[in-house]
Amino acid sequence: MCSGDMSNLRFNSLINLKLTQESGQTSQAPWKYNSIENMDKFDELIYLKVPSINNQVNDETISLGKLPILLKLSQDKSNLNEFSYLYEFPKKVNKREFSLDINNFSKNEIKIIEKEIRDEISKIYDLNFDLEKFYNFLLDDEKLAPSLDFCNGLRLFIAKDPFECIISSICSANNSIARWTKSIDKIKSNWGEKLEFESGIFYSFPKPNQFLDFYETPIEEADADGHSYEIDCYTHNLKSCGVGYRASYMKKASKMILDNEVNISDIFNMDYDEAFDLILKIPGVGPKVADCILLYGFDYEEAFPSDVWIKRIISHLYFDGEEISADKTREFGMEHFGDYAGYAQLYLFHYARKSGLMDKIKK
DNA sequence: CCGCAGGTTCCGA
DNA sequence: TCGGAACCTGCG
Repeated sequence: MCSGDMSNLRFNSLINLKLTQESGQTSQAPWKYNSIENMDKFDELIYLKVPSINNQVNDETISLGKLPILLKLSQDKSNLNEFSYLYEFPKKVNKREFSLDINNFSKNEIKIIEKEIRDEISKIYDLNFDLEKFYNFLLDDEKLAPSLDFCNGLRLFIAKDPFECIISSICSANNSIARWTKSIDKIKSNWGEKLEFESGIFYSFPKPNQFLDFYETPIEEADADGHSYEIDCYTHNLKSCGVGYRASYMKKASKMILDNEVNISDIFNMDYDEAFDLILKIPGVGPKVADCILLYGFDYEEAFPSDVWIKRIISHLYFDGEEISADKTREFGMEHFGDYAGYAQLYLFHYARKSGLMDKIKK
């Protein structure tokens, strides 16, 4: 369709895009990845607020409120100090023709849209975080320092949407990355808005009110349908997405959010402890998932998500191998790393994975 | 076929 | 307040 002028759309900051995308951060399922020659490319959908849009196909004006936009990021592997990006408008939304190009917008509107895209990328990749300063902190800690050999340019990968992050994080609990990713993909393709771009088809993440209507099991779905087919034909239910017993948690979480028992915009204004206590009330959310949500969904960088691996790593590095509880690990991390806890957790985890430390401390 | 990984919940000391 | 079993699914 159309996209921006490549020469202007560029960031100059230290980041390793591929590393950041693929470091297993549980904020959202990974973006689409294509490697072209020496370039790493990532495609992903974001939503932006825009003014009303003139749909040229049916000659009507649509007020979407938010416009889905496909982002296409690329980075030359040999230069981690910059990356470029393009954006693309959809040609179909839920099978409706949707013709938009850059000429639909005034110069000023384009300026607004491109500014929003920039802000969004900056937020998602935490580009305002001062990595150099963090590296000074890191090098002062002899246990932490070796991680830099494996993590140069690694940044936090902040969720596009806090609700998606909450549901994804619930799904990630007691789960493997592979299964968790598949489940989220199925949820999106089952119920998300279908968006067709020149570069491919994407699905949005469903909204909280949609979750309330989802069937939990194939049986439930078949019952509602009068059992017209074999039971395994019923796939539009959460269990069939492979989420297991987390299905009811997801629905309850959505309900709490809709009922304002958990108010997403309030959380942004809370202090960490208050936000932590509130999020813990959501079923399926324990301390580890709560910290993931706060770190990746709400950018509370003082959170120190403590799973079994971080527990083992901290025990090994800082407690002479003596086994400490997940709770103790979390306390230690927050105490020891302060506002850098989230980054320290990220760097330690990736370092252990890449250095072979994980295999060594596996019980 | 079975064993295992993974965080939260729930149950019973 | 704590330890430990149960939970669901995919992978080896």
